[in-house]
Amino acid sequence: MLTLNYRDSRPIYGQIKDGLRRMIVSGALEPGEKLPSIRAMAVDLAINPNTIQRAYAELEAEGFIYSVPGKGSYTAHGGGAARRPAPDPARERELIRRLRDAVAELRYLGLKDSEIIALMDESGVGQ
Amino acid sequence: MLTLNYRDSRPIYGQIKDGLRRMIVSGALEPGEKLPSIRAMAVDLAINPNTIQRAYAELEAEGFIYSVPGKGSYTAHGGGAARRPAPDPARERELIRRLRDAVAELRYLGLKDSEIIALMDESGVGQ
DNA sequence: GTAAGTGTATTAAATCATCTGGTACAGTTT
DNA sequence: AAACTGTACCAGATGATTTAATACACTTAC
Repeated sequence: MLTLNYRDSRPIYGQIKDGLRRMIVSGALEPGEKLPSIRAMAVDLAINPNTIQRAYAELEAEGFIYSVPGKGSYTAHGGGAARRPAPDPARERELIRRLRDAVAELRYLGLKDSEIIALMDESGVGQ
Repeated sequence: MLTLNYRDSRPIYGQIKDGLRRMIVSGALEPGEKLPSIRAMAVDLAINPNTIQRAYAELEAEGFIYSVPGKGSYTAHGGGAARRPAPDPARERELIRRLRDAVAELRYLGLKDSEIIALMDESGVGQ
């Protein structure tokens, strides 16, 4: 499900958070889908369960997943079709900042706006 | 010139790197412009000069600035008008990954592609 | 030439985030 | 009852980060 990169300077729990979040927002994981249990993923990744627990806890605090004691953890229902106010306005601002930072540096490398827009996904966007 | 956020979990030298890189790629600092000396910026930010030195050294290794012993540090000449091969292909791949991650999560929040494109800078892009 | 300022390098110590290991409790499922 | 689940806590080890204190060679200004 996920792979860890120990050369990466980012903490393990951060890599897990980013990996799961990407699968959730990209649709690779459907809303309400059951996630591997904390202990199961810990065995799968060969790391301590506490590290998975931290990743899950923060993802839940950020609204991407929810957990039911005794049952398991699941991807959140929400986001997708209709425009709705972001659960966390600070998160949306952060995303816009990252978007603009990436665009600015790609421009610095000489890419034209049309090329950047074409990079937004594999198939092209706004068409 | 820069401000530090001690609540931020990111290391100080990373905040300095990101801040300077943003000013360089956005054009806030012109190519060849002189940067504050390591010691001067250390005094300005009230931190140890070694921390500034680390940020400058890594920015130089990544091609955003260059330093002349005895003289000072300057923003690099390069990037801008013409399309050219990225000095670091891995860096360009990383930027594309960040762009797509931000776009995917903004879509998850319900933003339409046209809205995302309009967010790419303050005035709108591709028009 | 002297002084001040510059980048660069090195070493030691302190601090903090991160990760691990172990244990425990209450809930759910079979 | 047994196995699984999320949750919580604590102690210890490890590594990145930051500070502190020097030192050297070079450039610029006086």
